[in-house]
Amino acid sequence: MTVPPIHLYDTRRRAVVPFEPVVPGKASIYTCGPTVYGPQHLGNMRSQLLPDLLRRVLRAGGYDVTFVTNVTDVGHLVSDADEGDDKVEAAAAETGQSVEEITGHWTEQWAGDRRRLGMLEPDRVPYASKHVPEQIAMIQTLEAQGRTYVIDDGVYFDVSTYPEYADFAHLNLDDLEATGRVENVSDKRHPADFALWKLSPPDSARLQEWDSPWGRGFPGWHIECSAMATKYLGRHFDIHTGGIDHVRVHHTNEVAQSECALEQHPWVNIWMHNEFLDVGTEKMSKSKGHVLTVQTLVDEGIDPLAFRYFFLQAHYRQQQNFTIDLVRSAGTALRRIVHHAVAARDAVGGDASGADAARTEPLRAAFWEALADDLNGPRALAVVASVARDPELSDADRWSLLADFDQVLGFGLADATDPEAADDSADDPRIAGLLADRTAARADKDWAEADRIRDLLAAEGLEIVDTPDGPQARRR
RNA sequence: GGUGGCGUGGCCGAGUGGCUCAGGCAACGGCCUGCAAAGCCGUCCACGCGGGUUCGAUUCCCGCCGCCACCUCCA
Repeated sequence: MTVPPIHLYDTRRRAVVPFEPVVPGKASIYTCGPTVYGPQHLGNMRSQLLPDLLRRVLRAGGYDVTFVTNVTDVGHLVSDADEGDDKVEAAAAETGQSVEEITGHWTEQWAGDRRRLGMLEPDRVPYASKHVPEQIAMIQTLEAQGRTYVIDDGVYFDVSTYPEYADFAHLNLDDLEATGRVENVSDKRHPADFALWKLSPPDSARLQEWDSPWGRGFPGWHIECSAMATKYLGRHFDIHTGGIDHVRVHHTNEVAQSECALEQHPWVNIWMHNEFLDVGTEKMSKSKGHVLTVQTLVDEGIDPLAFRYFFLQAHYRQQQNFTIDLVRSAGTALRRIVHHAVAARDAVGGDASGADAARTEPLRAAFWEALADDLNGPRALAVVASVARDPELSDADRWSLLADFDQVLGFGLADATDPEAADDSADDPRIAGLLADRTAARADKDWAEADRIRDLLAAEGLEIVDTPDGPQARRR
């Protein structure tokens, strides 16, 4: 096995720890998925790229990986102060569409963008709205344990029944109370108490609501992840990931309710959180209006995989500066790597058996060591860059390494076409004619005419590359 | 107010108590070219400020300055 023992940073322990699977040979991962009331932006996608990278590294390391990520299509309130509208319902009211139209549309946007970024399909994508009974069952367990109380607007988890509540995120509950920044809008006993089940207002029906032992209503936001993760990954699983913003509230609450209901500690062995993308002075988030999506990149003429490369250029636990130009730079780097990879691949007909282990193995080791060390993408990419053009390597060496690395890079190198090669532009008779005219002009040393034709095509966005076999054209 | 983090060459961004101290993008020079473009080769060698520890600190400690995030729906 070329992948050394994998070490990952665990938010709970605040340390890089060895990955030790609950079940030998297997790895289970849960990631908080999208709330489908609006577009998933590039910041959201960073939170999806982390588990994609993680599962690829674990898989390369020989683990049988199960990856589950949910779709939140109900119950995510606008405010955690337990007031305000459900986000999905608010979107439905605003657009006049049905709940199904809203959630279906944005779920598809999310899934499509995942694919465009070269991510592997999840093994399971459970929907919150389809798991209400499981959520109710978990709440009932907590109720039987005496950890809940009911007030006018819902069923709440009483954090005082779980002394370890503050440990996960290293919170200071007294301080939380003292600052008064958590509004006490309801009759909650403690500001940190959170809703498990929300009761529908007596006088107004919701678009999505269910009967429950406590009355008609809908599940609180946090309980869904606990219920679905447990259902599909078991009462004790390996890794839970999400954006760093979830540490304080969402994941703290997930841990509290899960460890209590399941009587299992730890419920999850390793918690991994990606830092945010930094878009100028404000982070990118739906509520701030910076909605940059994969489609934004495509509209800019950028290959979505450039964003994948961009993601790997910074460590996931580091805030990453984001600008379109930086992604474009990443795209340039990616294009050069693909160019070399394809050249090597085609030179050996995809057969890397002629590789010289003495040359390749140190590089292979460097690549996998970087990733096994808490998914150090930048270091891995440095190896990729040198492999791509190291003149000491044969084509077989190069392809042997890059084909191997692509398990994690996900650039599709096995099927990629050379980005520097001609495209089908010259199939157009007019363009083919112009190229022929230019070749003739050059033969006559009529440089003015040759350049005129080149400028003409350039104005149409076509780039001419002169090769020993004649001119080639491609769109820029 | 509380908590966590960051400040590295034009831009991004790894990393390390000393060893030619990543990598990418850009720029510049060269090769190639009629000139270009694309590609290749090369150059560019930095660690916010002030103290301290040390034979030696960008890397450890203290202080300061600046920036960001979370604590509220947020990836």
